[in-house]
Amino acid sequence: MISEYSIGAFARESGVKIETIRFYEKIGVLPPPARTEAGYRRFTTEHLKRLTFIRRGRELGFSLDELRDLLRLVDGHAYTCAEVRALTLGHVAEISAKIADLRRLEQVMSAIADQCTGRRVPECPIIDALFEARPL
Amino acid sequence: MISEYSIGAFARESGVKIETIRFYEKIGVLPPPARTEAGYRRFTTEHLKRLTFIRRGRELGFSLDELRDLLRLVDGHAYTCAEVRALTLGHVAEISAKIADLRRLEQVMSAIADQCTGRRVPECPIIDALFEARPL
DNA sequence: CCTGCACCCTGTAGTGACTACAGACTCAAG
DNA sequence: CTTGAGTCTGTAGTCACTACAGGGTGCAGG
Repeated sequence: MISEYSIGAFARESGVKIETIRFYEKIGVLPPPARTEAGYRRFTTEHLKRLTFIRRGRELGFSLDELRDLLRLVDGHAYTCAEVRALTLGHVAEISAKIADLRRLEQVMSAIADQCTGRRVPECPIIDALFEARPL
Repeated sequence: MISEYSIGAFARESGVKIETIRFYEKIGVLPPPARTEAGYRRFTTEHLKRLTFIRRGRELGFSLDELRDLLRLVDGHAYTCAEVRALTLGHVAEISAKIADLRRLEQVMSAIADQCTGRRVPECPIIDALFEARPL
């Protein structure tokens, strides 16, 4: 049970790159760790817990700003589950909207590509479609 | 039938913002237009055609780099439809992958939010989920 | 002729979430 | 004592814009 990590060990342990860890510290989502005499960072298991929170949150599509908000709530023990739930559901809505957009896009692109004959210029329907002014 | 536009008129006609038009010129996807004595840009219908191409391409999710490639092909009349089709199908694949990712995300988020009771700390399943180290 | 206003110009900096250096320092092993 | 791996700071790059700041221009009304 190691309880202190150099930044390299911390990176290996957490699966987050060294530069990203320093970046998180710089923007204030990860608290600055203690330093050795030479100025090397010393991370603790507390930092690991917090970084895990951030990494998971990022994987789930939360922005660093949103994670900062969540962490502020957690740090202050001042959140209600309902509060967090609202933030999360707002997210789900965004994700659903993005999916809908991409589905539309996928259909248009596929439809255009399907018209392709493989012949030479100027019968390429993709190029033609791009030159058309009408909206999607 | 107007054939020359100031940047403002061009923006209105194309639906692309003035700053974006200047940006497109700067990065070389839109050729630099002629200038008046005072240095004002004078766009032509050729520019409009090209900007339409770019706008449509962006709407379809092509990056500006990809559009630069497509335009190079179009400018040189050197493309085959198959070439363009390959680029397009590569795109469709990317879009499909993104959709799959988001769908997985949507499910995980919804599942987590559904466990919510609305009670206070420390029973919030969302916060708990974020502190868990296991992958999605 | 003057004033005001809309329009235009360039250049720079900001966004989000990192990533990639450059140049210097430290530490441990051989 | 040297070598190599690890670490430090700070800056700049990515993508596709967007938003200024600080100036110049063009035209109409008074």
